[in-house]
Amino acid sequence: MPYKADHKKQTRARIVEAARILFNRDGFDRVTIDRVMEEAGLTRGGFYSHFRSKDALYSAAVSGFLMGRGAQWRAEAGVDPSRTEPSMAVQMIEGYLSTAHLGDRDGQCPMIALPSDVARANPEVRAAYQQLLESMVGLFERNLGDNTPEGRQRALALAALCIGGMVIARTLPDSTTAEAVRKAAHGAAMQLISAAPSV
Amino acid sequence: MPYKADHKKQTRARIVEAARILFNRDGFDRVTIDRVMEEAGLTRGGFYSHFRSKDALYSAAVSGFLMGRGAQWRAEAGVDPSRTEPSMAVQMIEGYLSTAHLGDRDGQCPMIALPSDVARANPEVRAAYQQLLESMVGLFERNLGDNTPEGRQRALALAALCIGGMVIARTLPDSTTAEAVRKAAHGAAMQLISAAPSV
DNA sequence: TGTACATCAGTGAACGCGCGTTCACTGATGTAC
DNA sequence: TGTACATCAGTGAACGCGCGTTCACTGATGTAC
Repeated sequence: MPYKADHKKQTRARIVEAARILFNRDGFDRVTIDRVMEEAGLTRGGFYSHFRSKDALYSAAVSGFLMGRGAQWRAEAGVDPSRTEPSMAVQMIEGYLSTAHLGDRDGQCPMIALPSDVARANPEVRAAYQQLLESMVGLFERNLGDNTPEGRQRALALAALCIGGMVIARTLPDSTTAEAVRKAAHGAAMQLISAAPSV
Repeated sequence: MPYKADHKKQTRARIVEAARILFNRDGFDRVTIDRVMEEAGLTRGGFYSHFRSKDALYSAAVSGFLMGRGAQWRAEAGVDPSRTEPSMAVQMIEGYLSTAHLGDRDGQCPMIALPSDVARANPEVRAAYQQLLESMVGLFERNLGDNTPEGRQRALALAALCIGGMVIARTLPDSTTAEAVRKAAHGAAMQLISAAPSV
C-alpha cells in the first residue's frame, strides 16, 4: 500500500479546515474549489477524490467546526463541558459575545458567519448547522440546571441572543454601533441568566 | 417628451420590488439580473439604464424595504409610529416574531434574510442595512420611553433577540425546533420589556 | 382632429470570464524480493 | 541493504455552462403643427 493509512484522511482534514476558514470569510458561493485546494496546498483536480461535490464540502466544513476549531475555542474560553454550573454558562457568553470573537473573521463560529447561506442550503448542511445549535443550547441548558421546558426555552433564547447579537454586529459598517450591539446582547444575556430560578 | 414623467421611476420601482423578493428568497449571488428583469416584466438589456451595476440594485433593494413592504408590514401589524407607548413595542415584537413572518419568505424583513450576505457586501449596502436596524431600534427606544443609555441598550438587545431568533429559526430544517426558537425569543423579549423601568 | 416626428425606454444578440466538474496522466510512496 | 514494482493520491488541461455587462437597434409614446 503506497502512502500511510491515514495520509488521505489527513489531506481531507486539511481541505475541510481550509474550507471552513474561507467559507467563514467569504460565504459559500464566493469560495471556489480552486482557492480551497490552493489554501490546502493542493491543486484543483484532486478535490473530487475527497468529496462528491462542493455541497458535500460545505456540510463537512460546518459540522467539522464542533470537533475542530470549536473545541479549541471552548478550551480557550475556559469552558469545561464536564462541569455544569451557571458560571460555565456565563463563561460561554463572555467568550461568544466577546470583542475578540467579533474581530475573528476566520475563526468565528459558523452560526454567525453563515446563517443566511445555510437557510438556502441543502438539508445535509442545515442538519449540520442544527447540530451546532443543539450543542450550544444543550450546554446552556445543562449549565443552568433547569431541566424543565422553561429551562430549554431560556437556553434557546440565550442562543438566539448570542448568535443574533454577533450576526448583526458583523453586518454594521460602523464599528461603534457594532460594539454597542455586542455589549447590549451581552447585558441582556446576563439579565436572562440571573432571572433563571436556579441562579 | 415621450413617456410620462414618472414612467421610468415606476419601472425602476418595479425592478427594485422584484429584486427585494428574489434576494430575500435566494440571496444576492444566486439571483441573476435576468431573473430580476423577467420578474419585473422586462428584458435583460434595459437593466443598465436604471442601475450602474448589480451591486447598486442590492442597496436599493435593502433600503427600499423601509418605505415599501416595511411600511405595509407595520400597518398590518398595527404598529402606529405616531403613538409611543410600551404596548407598541409589544405589538412590534408580536408581529416580528410571529409564525406568519417566519413563513413569509418573500415578504420577510431583509435583516432576517440577508445578514451574512450583507456582512460581506460593499459599504453602501451595509449602510442601508444599518439604516434598517436604526429604524427598528429607534422605534423600540421611543416606545419604551426610556431615554437613557440603558434604554438604548435594551432596544438594541431586543433587536438582536428578534432578528437573531428569526435568523436561526430560518436555518433549521426541523420546523418544530424552528418554532421553539421563535417562541423562546418571543418569551425572552417580553421578559426584557417587562423588566424595563418605565413599564 | 389627424398625422409626422423626435425621443428614449426597452430589446436581444454578443462578449468575455470564471466556475464546477471530468479525465487521462504522473510520480511519490510503501512493499516484496 | 538495495532495487523493481504496483498502487493510488495528486496533477493540470479541457469542457460546458451561466452570468454580468455592453451595444447597436427598435418601436411605443407624447408633442408640434
